Amino acid sequence: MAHKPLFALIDCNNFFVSCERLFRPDLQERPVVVLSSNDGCAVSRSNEAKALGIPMGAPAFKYRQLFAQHRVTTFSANFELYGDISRRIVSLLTTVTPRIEVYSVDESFLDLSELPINDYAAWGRAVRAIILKHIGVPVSIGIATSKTLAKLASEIAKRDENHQGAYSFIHIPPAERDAQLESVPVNDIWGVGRRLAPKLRADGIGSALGMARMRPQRAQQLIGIHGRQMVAELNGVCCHPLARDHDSAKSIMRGRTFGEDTAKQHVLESAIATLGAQAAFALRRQGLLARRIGFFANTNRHKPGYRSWSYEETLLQPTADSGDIITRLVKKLDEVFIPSQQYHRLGVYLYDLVGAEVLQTDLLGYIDGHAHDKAQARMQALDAINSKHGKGKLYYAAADLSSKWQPKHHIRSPRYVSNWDELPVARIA
DNA sequence: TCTGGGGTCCTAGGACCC
DNA sequence: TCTGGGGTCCTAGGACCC
Repeated sequence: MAHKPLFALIDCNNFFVSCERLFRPDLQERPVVVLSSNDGCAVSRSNEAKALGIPMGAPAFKYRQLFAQHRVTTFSANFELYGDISRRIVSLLTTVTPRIEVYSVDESFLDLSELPINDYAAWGRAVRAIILKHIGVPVSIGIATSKTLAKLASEIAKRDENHQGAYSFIHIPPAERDAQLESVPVNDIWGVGRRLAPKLRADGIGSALGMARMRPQRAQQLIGIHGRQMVAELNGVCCHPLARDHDSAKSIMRGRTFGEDTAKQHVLESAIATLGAQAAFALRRQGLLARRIGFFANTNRHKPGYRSWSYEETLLQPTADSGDIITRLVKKLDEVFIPSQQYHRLGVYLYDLVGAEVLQTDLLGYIDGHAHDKAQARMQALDAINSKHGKGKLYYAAADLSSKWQPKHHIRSPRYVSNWDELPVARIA
């Protein structure tokens, strides 16, 4: 018999900051901010930093004075560390139930429909305590019959300390449920962003309750099919089942904002070579080939005269060969490069990914099997050397590593758990 | 001076084919 | 000279997510 859908969302609080605090217990209850690459803007803030009025995405240069004034500790993002902590949490959750969807680095959905639980909020608090004890990261847990409501429940759990980190919409009196939904602004609903929120408000919809009571036809008119689904989900009707067995990636992108803007073609070439090699490596690691490749470049979007360009091409023969990808994109850059622009950011895209094992010799003979085998052997050798001697030891000559386009990380914390040279050291006196 | 990076999905127009 | 519709692919861009 099929069980009625039931989800728990496990959402890590201020995840990057919480990871940094694991190794810096002195920073508990202190304002802490993690900055994006180039130390550009705030991507994670402790509650104390939020209380100082530092918004998500706050540009660091505008807040330097505030940081100094309130002795805010800042870190450059350390994604290797966060990825490692994330995997540990997932591994712990898997012992709770194998029916888990890893939604992002700091969020997972669990399918509770087949677990024998009576008091869901109490169950949530218990799971929260286990994660806190074994990993040390505080989480918020929301439980409901749809993912959208589970997300809202976790927000409610986070917002109101009385819930002790877990809130459930199951067996809740309608009046309480409505009051909770009424308290959530429409822009905090999963799927409502900066464009849809004003549209909904103009239609008189200001809260999650307003949206839950919307006519589905009207929601569809305003937002499309997603609108209709959002209304259903807010009423507890599941439209998005647990996604298990993660589908393989549909696209891979590697992009970088330059350390400083540039008008030089060779700098863009070098960025394409480095990012192309990184993207192709990720492709091979996942056992995939790309049928379309491309790149984009843009000027600084915060400066007047902002422009962006993107180019892509479809290949006759799917590839995972770094050299092949880099050569094609650098050639394309040569055709389309516009001098006298101040380039700020560039990225390499790989799309239309197919499993490497499905590559078959094309009937028309486009695919040269021998050449493919040779390219594959070359890439295996490249990856083997880089995995043995360290990332980026062997690279394409076009990737000029000395150049100043490399991003800056002034204040990254040590890679405590992902680099032998940066392990934490305990001294016994 | 200094404002992130990595994804997914959808739309829409034009080319091209039948 | 005037006249079509449906389907798919390609390309570009937008909206949203964390």
